[in-house]
Amino acid sequence: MPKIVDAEARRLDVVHAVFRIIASDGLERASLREVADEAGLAVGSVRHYFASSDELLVFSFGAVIDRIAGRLESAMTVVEEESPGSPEQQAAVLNLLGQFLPLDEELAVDACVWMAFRHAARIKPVLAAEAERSHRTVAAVVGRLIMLLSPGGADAQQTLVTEAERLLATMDGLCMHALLQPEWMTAEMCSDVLTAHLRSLDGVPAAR
Amino acid sequence: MPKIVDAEARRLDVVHAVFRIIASDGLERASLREVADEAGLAVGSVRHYFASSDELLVFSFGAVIDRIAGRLESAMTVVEEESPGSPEQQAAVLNLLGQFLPLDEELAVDACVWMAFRHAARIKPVLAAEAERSHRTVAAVVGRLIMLLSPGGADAQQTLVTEAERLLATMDGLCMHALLQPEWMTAEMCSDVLTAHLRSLDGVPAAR
DNA sequence: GGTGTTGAAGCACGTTCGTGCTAAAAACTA
DNA sequence: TAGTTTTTAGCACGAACGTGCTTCAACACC
Repeated sequence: MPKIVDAEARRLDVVHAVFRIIASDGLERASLREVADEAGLAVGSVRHYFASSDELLVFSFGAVIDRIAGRLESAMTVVEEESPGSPEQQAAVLNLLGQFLPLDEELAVDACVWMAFRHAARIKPVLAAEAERSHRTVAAVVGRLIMLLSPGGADAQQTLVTEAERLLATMDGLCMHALLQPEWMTAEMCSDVLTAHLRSLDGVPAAR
Repeated sequence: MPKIVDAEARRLDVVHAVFRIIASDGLERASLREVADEAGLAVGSVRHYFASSDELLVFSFGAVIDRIAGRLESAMTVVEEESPGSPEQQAAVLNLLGQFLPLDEELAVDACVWMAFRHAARIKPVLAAEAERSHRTVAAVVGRLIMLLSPGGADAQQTLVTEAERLLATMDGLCMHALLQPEWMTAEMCSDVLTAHLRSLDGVPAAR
């Protein structure tokens, strides 16, 4: 039988090469040749694991979604374990939302890749399904968070949806700015904006 | 003398062709050949007006910034003319913020192009200067708006900056979602999120 | 110790890209 | 009408792209 290679691990190696290229040079530079070089393989080898360029990209998109979703999920369980309204829960919420932002090297790479694929999905139909999944997954977590944080409890459904979308939009905007204008949108500014938004969650639905 | 052609108008024609291509096929398809085809010209003709592909892209980026800045500026003067706190001012503010979003065909094209160039600027150094200008220009308008809407008047400088960045992030996130997930982020949802955010502006700084 | 399956490598083909360069065409002046 | 200069068109070159297909090397099993 053939040389034994952990195919799944090798696929992940290639995917990580894709991540590095997207983060440093953009999605359009993630060609088979560049990816093979970055992974230390030949083009034919990459194509042995991924039938086509599209398959590689779709798989990479899925991988980054899984990474982000995993982080969000584990951070969310921490939030749900803390007692509502406690400072510990506040911290857990801030930590959860921080998972969206490029606060360290690993998060930055994932954020870059995530953004690049989502925008590419507007044009490339092969990526559309994963983009849908990405949106649904993240929106579900944010929705649960909003439900948990809403003081009104059984508040109007409409308000909850709106607030979830509002938080989601703010997070994506923050992520964007942190990636594109890092000199303005520092980690401190991100934190300030997040706490301001969370304060606005406490205030508004009650006042309505 | 030669055939008389309004060079500036012709450059704008080419730029509009760039816009259409970016909106429908993405920035990476905005090659000289595609642009020339879309504009109904030969590649040589496009290169007569723009020395290089880079020059064309930088000029197009600048053009879309100017369009957006112009719309924001004129909408901002309306806001400043209305009496503070009046329903007319509220409507003017909503109108101003709506200029960021792809609410009609023209706005959608500009939003697409704007997003594409800003993300491309992370990678392509030639676009960096215009990206800076874009951010400064828009941040200035949003800053003026926040200053106008803040009930505290001479509130803490820090709060104003934070709130400006928060509104900016929310707008960019809304724009992103409206472009990438139009089925979820409808015009109505945009409006709901915007009004919710504006309510949060009234409430929070006063409560602090 | 052969042997055949499989990982790895690479060639070849057709496209597309940016760009330097050369002419043809067009239109206003002399 | 002849000339001059801008506008338009197009060819040619090197580089990079995805992909079909072939070739080489290695290793587990009979």
